[in-house]
Amino acid sequence: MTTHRPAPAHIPADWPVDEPAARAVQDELRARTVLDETGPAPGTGHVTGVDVAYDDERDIVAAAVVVLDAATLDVVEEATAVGRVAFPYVPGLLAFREIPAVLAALGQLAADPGLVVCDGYGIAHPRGFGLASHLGVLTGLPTIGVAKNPFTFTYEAPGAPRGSAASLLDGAREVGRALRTRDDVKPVFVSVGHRVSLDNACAHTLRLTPRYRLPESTRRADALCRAALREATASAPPPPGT
DNA sequence: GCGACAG
DNA sequence: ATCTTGTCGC
Repeated sequence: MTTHRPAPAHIPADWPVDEPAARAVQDELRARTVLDETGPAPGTGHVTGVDVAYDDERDIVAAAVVVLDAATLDVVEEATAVGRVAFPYVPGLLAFREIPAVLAALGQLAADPGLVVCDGYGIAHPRGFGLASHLGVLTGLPTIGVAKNPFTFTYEAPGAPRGSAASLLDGAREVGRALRTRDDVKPVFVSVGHRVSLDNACAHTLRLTPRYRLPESTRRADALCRAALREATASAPPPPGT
């Protein structure tokens, strides 16, 4: 297993600077989302977790990607990237906040990422183009989104046993699934990102949750990006007003 | 117009 | 996301 030094995450010169511009980018890229592929078979190849942590006071963002062996869930490779926050948090525009740092971290990898698991949504999104779909279109990689909250969507409670699922609904349209990954514990919300079917996305999510509610991939990436943020924060100028 | 809203 | 102590449970 190899780890890298944090890579510098640069904000592209043409990155949208306001909300209307960002929405226009989503409306433009949405057409490139591929939804007619099944995606990699669960338990084969690699599965990569992605997560990002912030210090908005110091304007620092840290992203982490962790490549796991899909069969054993052992860590194959890790990478991080640190940079300036690229966009404020706006519901529906999360991708513009996270993607530059995530791309920088992904670019450090020697291993094939395989299936990329994002913390958030794919096509379950106000304009049908959430973080997971956006990252998938930009990289060409198969992606799914596993979120902790239902966002603006509705769902009927899935059965109590792990593995139970219910449709995540945007009105009457199924945009994802509320999937129970642990007995009697709040479900996670799975949606397709790019080049993966919903059934397969749920199957992968279950394989990634043998012990905890959240996928092992995102748990690993979460711990790593927080550690990277702590380091970056430690050797940074104090927040304004201090 | 008001409230809700992935992370 | 982040701010934060103790506490219930396996």
